[in-house]
Parts: sequence; structure tokens; C-alpha cells
Amino acid sequence: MSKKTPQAIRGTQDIFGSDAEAFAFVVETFERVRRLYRFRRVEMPVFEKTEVFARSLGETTDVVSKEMYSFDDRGGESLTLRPEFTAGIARAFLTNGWQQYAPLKVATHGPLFRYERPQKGRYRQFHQIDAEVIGAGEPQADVELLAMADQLLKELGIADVTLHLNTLGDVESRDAWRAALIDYFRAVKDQLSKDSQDRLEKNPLRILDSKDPRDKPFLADALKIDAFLSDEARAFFAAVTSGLDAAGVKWVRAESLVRGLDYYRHTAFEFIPDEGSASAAALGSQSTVLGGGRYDGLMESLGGAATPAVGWAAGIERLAMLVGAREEAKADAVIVVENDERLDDAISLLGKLRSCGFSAEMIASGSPRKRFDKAKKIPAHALVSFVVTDEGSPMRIMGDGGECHTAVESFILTGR
RNA sequence: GCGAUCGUAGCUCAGUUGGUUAGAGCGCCGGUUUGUGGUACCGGAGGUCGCGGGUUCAAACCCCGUCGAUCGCCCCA
Repeated sequence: MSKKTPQAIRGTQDIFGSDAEAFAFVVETFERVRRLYRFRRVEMPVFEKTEVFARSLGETTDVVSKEMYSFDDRGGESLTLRPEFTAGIARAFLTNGWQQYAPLKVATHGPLFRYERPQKGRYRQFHQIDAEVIGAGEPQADVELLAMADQLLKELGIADVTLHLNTLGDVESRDAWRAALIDYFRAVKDQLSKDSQDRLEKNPLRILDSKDPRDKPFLADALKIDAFLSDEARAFFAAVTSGLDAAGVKWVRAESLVRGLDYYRHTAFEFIPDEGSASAAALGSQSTVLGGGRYDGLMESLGGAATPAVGWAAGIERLAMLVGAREEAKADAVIVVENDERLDDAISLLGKLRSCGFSAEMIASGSPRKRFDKAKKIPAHALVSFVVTDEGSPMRIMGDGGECHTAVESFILTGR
């Protein structure tokens, strides 16, 4: 490669071949499942005013404090490449009068941007599928959303991933729990890991998730959210879990599961590969494949009326890794022109095949003697060779003997 | 942001304690061969060894920096 050729931006990907097929498979499957659940498709801007994210995610979160791609536009306004979908969708809900459609079920997918150290399964431009239910405060909304996620994973053929479920309670429960946790960990602060000492100030809930051996002894006895749940919050969570059981969605309770963004309340969940499974190995050090929860407080933080909502997002690249490389679809027909005098006949046939819905490709370049071998290497149901100069039908139609081969052959010979 | 490993043709990789003109397989291009089928043989193109500096008579190889990839931490989808 010439040194004049610019390199791709760090953390971006050029996806091609079987990886691109896996990516498309994830998106296509999501589109199909989303229709089954009657979620409406939306397309959102890739950038927003910086405050949309700063106010909704929480100023102290890692995403806002150090991972956003922010810049001033020519008018001097601070804009940010979206690091996630939920905040932008919430903003759109408020600014477009979408309240009239509540409860509103929407789905989208596209690129997100986060300035992080790239790794396997972690990129600076990455892609998510996303589903949200806005204006629905009932636990049934959580259940429907989780059932959709569960079905999506099943239809993708991903079996060794389990729903880890927790509740963070309502605002009062969460605040009380948080205060108690701070007191508990502060008493043993000196014995905690350096990371956890920092987390004590910034995000004490995350200490519960620590993998550091120095923290482990304190985690088992740490206070559980259950002790702080209000009756209402407890009833809400019970309704979610019984709904999941009724819907046939398997789940496990994950008492230490918290979410990184400030706006979450009540239900919080992640789909995580089972320990030692093929999926766990495929994901490297990343674990969460799909995550989300309820964010009843978000609309108010953006200046709107209190509006309950739930949502989730999943990394397309991570799902694609679990799906594995996928074969590109076989061509219905490959036409090989072994004699250039038959080129126009071949072009004509190629056009007819395509307009009648057959996928077709033509090989007519390079050494004529090598074209047959080249054509044979293209996966196809039928291979049509133009070799003799005689007018009329091509010299030979070869194929795999399957239905598609027969259909192509019949089409060429009889025109239908 | 921190720590570790790695970077040689389009791809997968060899390359000795530093020593002529850096190799192989696959792929690509061409020729011959074959002709109900992914044949075989011959030839060719393609690399300032990621980039920049340093040590040395001499660097793909040793040293420093930088960019990138991968792994762990952190964080998250």
C-alpha cells in the first residue's frame, strides 16, 4: 500500500463478505421480529445538540465525561455524534408531539460513536439495534420488550445466552439503597481496590460488579436492593417476573446488575453468554450482548412531562460474532461466455433472467479458455455456457439438479 | 486512560548468531493441456519488510518513538 493512502480511522470497520452477511442477517432478523411485535420503524439523526446526551445520560457517566465525539458547528453550537439511541428518541418524542401516539413502540438501528479504546467487540463507530416503548408505565411493557429480545436471539440461533434481570426500584428505593451502600463501603474503603475507591464517589452501585479479588469479600455481605424496595417497586418487579414466566422467557436474578447510565429505574437487564459457552468465547472480554431497562425519569430531565418508558439496545457486531460468518447467497445462474461472438446473446439472457427475478452473474473477461474454470468457482445453482457460434440456445446448461436449476433451465428453454 | 503481545506480496505465513538481488503456498494475469465439468503443466506481475529516527562496515532482524491490530484493566452494546 502506498504511504499516500490514508488509513481508516481507528476503531472503525470496513465490513465485507461473510461478516457483512452476518451483519445483514442480524438487521434483517430484527426487522422481521420487530414487525411481529408491532414496533414502528423510526430513523433518527446521527447527531444532536450535546445537551441532549449530557442531560439525559448524566454528566458523571463515562460516556458523557470522556467518550463523546463533540464538536462546535459553524454557528458555534456544541453538537455530539450520538453515543446511544435512547436520548435522541426521547428528544424526538418531546419535540414532535409523539405523545399523541403513546404508548409508542419504536425500533431503529444504525451507527453510534464512542471514543473508547478499541477491542474485539468494541469499536469507536459501532452499530446497534434498538427498541423502545414510550409512555407505558405498566410492567407488561417490560415483559413485551423482553419477550421480543428473547425471540430475536432465538431466531438468530443464539441459544447459550441468558437474561440477567434486576430491579433498581423507584427513585426512593434506589436513593435509599445507594446511600446505604455508600455508608457500607465507606467503612471498609481502605481495603477496597483503587478502582472501587474511585467508584465510591462516582458510581457506588458499580462496586457490586467488581471482579477485583480485594473487593470480593465485601460483596457477598453487601446490602441487597430487595431490602430497600418500596411495596410498589416490589410489586412492579413481581409483575415483570411473573409476566416473563407466562411468556416463557427464561431469566435469572442478578442482584448486583446495575446499569451505567443515570436514567434507569426499576427493571434493568442484560443478556449475557453462559459461562464457558461458545458465545462467551466468541465475545472475548465483552459480555453484554443486549442490555436495557426502564427509564421513567428521562423525559423530565429533558424538560418534558413525566413519561414512563422502557427500552433496550444490542450491539450488531456482537450479535454477528455469535451468529458466526454466513455464506453469501448462491447465484441462481452464472453465464459464462467462452466465445466472444456470443457476447450479445449472453447479455440479452442475463437481462431477461434478472428482470424475471433470477439472481445472475456473467463471466466474459480474461482469457476465454480460463473463463469456464472461473465461472465454476462461483457458487450457483445453474451454469450456462456460451461456447459455440451457432445461433439459438446456449451450448450447455449445467447445474446442481435442484429446483432452482430446473427453473432456470426451463426459463431459458421455454421463456417461462 | 493504564498494562502486555504483535505488524514481511491481495491472503496465510517462512526468513538461521544482523551478512549478496527478501521467499513459499493460495489468489491474480498470460500461454499450453483437458472438455458432462472446480484438470495438469509452464511463465508473469506484485514488497522502500506498518511509518519515522538511532546503533552498525552492514538492519526484516538490535534500540527508541509513532500509528494500527489483538489481549487484559476500565467501561459498555
